[in-house]
Amino acid sequence: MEYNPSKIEQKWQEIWHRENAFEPKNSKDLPKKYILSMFPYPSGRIHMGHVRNYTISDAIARYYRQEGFNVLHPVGWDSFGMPAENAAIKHKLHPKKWTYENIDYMRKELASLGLSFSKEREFATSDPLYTKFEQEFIIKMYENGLLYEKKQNVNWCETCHTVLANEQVVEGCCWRCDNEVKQKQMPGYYIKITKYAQELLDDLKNLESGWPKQVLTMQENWIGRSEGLAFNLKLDERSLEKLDHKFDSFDVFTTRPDTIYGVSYTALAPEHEIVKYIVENNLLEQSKIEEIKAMQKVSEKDRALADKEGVSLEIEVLHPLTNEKIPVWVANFVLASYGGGAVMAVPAHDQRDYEFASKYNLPIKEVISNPNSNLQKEAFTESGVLVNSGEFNGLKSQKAKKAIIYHFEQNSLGKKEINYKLRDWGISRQRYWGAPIPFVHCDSCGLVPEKIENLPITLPDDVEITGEGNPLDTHPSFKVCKCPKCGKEARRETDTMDTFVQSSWYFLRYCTPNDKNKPFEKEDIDYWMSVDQYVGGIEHAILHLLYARFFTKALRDLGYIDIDEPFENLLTQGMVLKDGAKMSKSKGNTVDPDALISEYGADTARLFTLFAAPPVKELEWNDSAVEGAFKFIRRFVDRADHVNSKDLPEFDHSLLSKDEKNARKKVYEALKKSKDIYETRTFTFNTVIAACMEALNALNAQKNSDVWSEGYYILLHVLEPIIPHTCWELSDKLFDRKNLKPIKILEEVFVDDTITLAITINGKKRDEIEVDKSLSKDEILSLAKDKASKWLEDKEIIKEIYVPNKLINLVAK
RNA sequence: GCGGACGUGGUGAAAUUGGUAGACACGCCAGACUUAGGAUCUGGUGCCUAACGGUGUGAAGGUUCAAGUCCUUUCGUCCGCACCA
Repeated sequence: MEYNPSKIEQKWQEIWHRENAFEPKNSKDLPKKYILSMFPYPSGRIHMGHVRNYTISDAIARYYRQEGFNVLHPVGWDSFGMPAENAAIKHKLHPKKWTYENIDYMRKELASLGLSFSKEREFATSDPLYTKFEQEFIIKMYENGLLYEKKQNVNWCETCHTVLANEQVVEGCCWRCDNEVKQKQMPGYYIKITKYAQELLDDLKNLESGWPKQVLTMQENWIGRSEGLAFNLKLDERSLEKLDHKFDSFDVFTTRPDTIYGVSYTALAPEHEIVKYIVENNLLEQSKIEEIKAMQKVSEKDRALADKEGVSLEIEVLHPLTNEKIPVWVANFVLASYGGGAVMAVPAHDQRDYEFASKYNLPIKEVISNPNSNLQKEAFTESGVLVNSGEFNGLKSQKAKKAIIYHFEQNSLGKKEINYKLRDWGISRQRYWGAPIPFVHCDSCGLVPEKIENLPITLPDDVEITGEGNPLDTHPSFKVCKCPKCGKEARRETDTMDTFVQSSWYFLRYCTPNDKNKPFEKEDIDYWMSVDQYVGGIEHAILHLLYARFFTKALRDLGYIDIDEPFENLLTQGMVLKDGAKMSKSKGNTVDPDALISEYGADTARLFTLFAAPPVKELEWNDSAVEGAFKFIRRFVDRADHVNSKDLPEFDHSLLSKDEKNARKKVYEALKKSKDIYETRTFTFNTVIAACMEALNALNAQKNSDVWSEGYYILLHVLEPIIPHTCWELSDKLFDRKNLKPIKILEEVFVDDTITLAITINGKKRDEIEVDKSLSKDEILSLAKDKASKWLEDKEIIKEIYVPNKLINLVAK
């Protein structure tokens, strides 16, 4: 039979579309699988990363459909976001037009890959209906104390003209354009993700069996829980006066209360209120004031790279246990955003404090004793036995921590505290192409949420995108509105939401995609959620995957749904590389999926992507291997002529020749392997494809047409998730599609009359022996010794090991 | 610095509980068919050696009848976080 990919692919894509072949059934009694790939941003064209992503999830979805599950495998569009505005500026196109045209084009591209998506559940997050429910969530969050507005320092990207969340700042630069991020005081809306810090951390344990360890660790680090002692340092008399009694103390946090007797100075962040007061009121000599001002101007990123430096503030605090006077400094390494912006410094037992103390000749006082400690050279930061620590001397670090915290709590000097690195999620963006934040500013009522019945607040179409400022802010009428509370003239909020808000709940909406009155039906969520298999790139390990986990928990607490975690199993696929580098336009090493499909067909693209590497690993592009994938399909199709039966033939296995038996064995091995990779969720399609190739090679080595028919029946079944067009075409022609349903593994084909054993001497393989399976262990050993006699001359056998079906090991001296 | 993942041929990669290392491909070599072939088919292909044989999973030890797999040490690569008190 001849292989004509473009003809059969077009044919089946049309049939699938016409028959709406992949819509899940309405019945909620069937066992279900929810298979999801991270939805695409409609950038204009799909790339090889998409091909890989969707091919993997499509194969999984198709497998479970064969196995009789009700499968939800939806796709949609993450369609708000900046590229639409950039394109608008560049091509003078409205972002909406650009976005929806891209969606139409990319939908066709995805269809050309033969992806088995649900047709009726597709939506774009920029659809007004989606915005409506999202705005409703935001208002509910506000009403339940999960969202607040606040003016504070934000990450500002000048190139993108917008605020960024902490998660979107990569090494001090914008995650999108790589421009340096500046700090700027601005009002903004924040979602209280920190309220869920502990739950987000604790529930990682429930994901251990289904998520890659790497992702769990990254989330754990990002949440960054640490436990310690928070206490107050009081200023001494002289310092109180110096600061005009405006301050009397400040708070610090430490994870090492056992080192508290080693405090020899304390340090404040340059942004600390006390530092600001000193600078504003010129309470130090001019040169020092200038130095502090210079420090304040340095960005967080540059500070991280700079040497440690500081200025003595010429004030002192009292040590809470010894009452000794301790100098207060301002230091560039103290972060304003963590632990109150102030630290107690223990140079002997903290490397950072040590460097600072060495530079400014501050005392280094040992309070943890350990033979490995060498304070002449560096700080000793591990645990040990307390010395120079008053009543706590002699205690080991672990016990001392508890005892000192207890002492502080008993004497009301401080308390045990848990700190997180996780910050609240700033969702304000000063951009046009996003979901408007549904709030109104009223001079009488302050910040007022829009009424639910007025939602959605939609974007005006008549805007000019210039890249300068927010078009909503300068729009003639968008801002003008009435206060939902008192009815007076008011101003509508012009900030739009971070696009990560949309991707935080889209997987829930697929469960009830078309309801105009509510975001989702509880019954639908109960049935379909959680996602059984989520597939996407590792780059979302923190951003999207953390936000989506949070949103699920928040919507649960708002009464919408009843689940704790959205994604039961997660597969993070590797990148697609060419010439050792990630494919990118700027490097010019991209492969165009459309061109690939028109040259070889979608099935070849799919086969190559799944065969060249296991999904979690990087995939190195290789043109001749693509050619190889194509040739395999062609060879496979060519052999269809050997099939002579419309059904699965029956056999008396014992009457077959050796080659025929071997062919059947290889075929069933492929079937077994296939079940195995889905059930263990390794999804190593490469091994299944290899097993199919072996099976085809083995079929080729014999001529029995019944064996061919059976082999073909099964191989089409195994390969259908991988190369669906080819398999539907042949299955339809040869077997009336009867083989696209579960097939029983016949164990009889794995049993041979004879077994081949390796003969190893002292663990080294020397020979092989084929024996009748009915022979006893002693008979086999004796045959093996004869066969390997050459290796046993002048030697004494001191031990004989027989591993059934595997090998014989003779230990000889 | 902290945390995680991983080191197997020329290349991509296989290898249940420890049990014949390199399956399956790509590439390469040889042959057949052919006007031709970048088509197809057949055979070969870890390294060293003419061969017998030796050797081989980053390195060094260890456990074991037997180690890619388990343990210890070490080197290297990649990724994430990073002055988090």
